[in-house]
Amino acid sequence: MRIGELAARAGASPRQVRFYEAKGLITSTRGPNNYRDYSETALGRVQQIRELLDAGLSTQAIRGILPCLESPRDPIVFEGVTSETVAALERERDRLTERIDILTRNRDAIAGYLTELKGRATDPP
Amino acid sequence: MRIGELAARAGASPRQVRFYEAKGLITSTRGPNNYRDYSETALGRVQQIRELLDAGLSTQAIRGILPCLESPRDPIVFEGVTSETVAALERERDRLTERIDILTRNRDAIAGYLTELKGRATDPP
DNA sequence: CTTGACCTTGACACCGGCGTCAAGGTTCGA
DNA sequence: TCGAACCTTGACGCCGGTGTCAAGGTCAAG
Repeated sequence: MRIGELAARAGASPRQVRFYEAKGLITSTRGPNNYRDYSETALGRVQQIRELLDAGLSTQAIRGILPCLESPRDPIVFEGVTSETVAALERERDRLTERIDILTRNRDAIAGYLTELKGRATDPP
Repeated sequence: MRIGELAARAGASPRQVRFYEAKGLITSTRGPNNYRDYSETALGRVQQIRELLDAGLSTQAIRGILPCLESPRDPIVFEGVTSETVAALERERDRLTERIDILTRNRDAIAGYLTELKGRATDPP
């Protein structure tokens, strides 16, 4: 798959795709014409990258957790997994949990405010 | 409270505090010497702003949901609340929920990967 | 009164994620 | 064969959130 098709199917721009590749988030092979060629799995990767970027993560953070996001990871990678890697992943997981907690707290605050508003709006008219 | 103390107590830099004020996230009064003077509640505000920024939200998004985050909001503001405002808040709430879902999915993926790793590491030694 | 610590506004610069345009190479159909 | 549509790399610029430094004003302690 070429970059245009990949970008279109992933809902991104070619510029973004090249950017992600430059950051090491995806890879491509090159034909004799020097055109990038992307595998089908790259499509899911780009979609996931878009999701995470929209959710406020940086490319560095995404790069750190990408090994976990391989969909058909029947051949799990054990070879290069050091205790360093595991520790980094655990830190990343905890950072995500913290983020989730903060967002949840604030969303609930909004929701509570909204229900208070509605309660008063319909109570004494 | 002056800007230095506020910044120090909120774990931020004066530069950041001024930036948040310029964006309309906090307010200050001015004495005759033109120094900014912050109320005690501004401290909590700045801490909350820092949290939300670290969680990946923009100052615009934060500005939109700040009305809900007044801690002692016994005198709830009904006056300027149009159906427009309510709709905007509901959209913001839904956007937060979406973000939370994405982050949760990915955190769980990391956690699953980690448990798989640990399972194999301790199973057949 | 002077010194040092704080405040003011303003400017310049950085970084990350991206748009956009330029100058060229490749492919494909009319 | 030639133009359109795609690709390449490279550069410049924008925006949001910050660091930093400059050139001044204010204030309290010595």
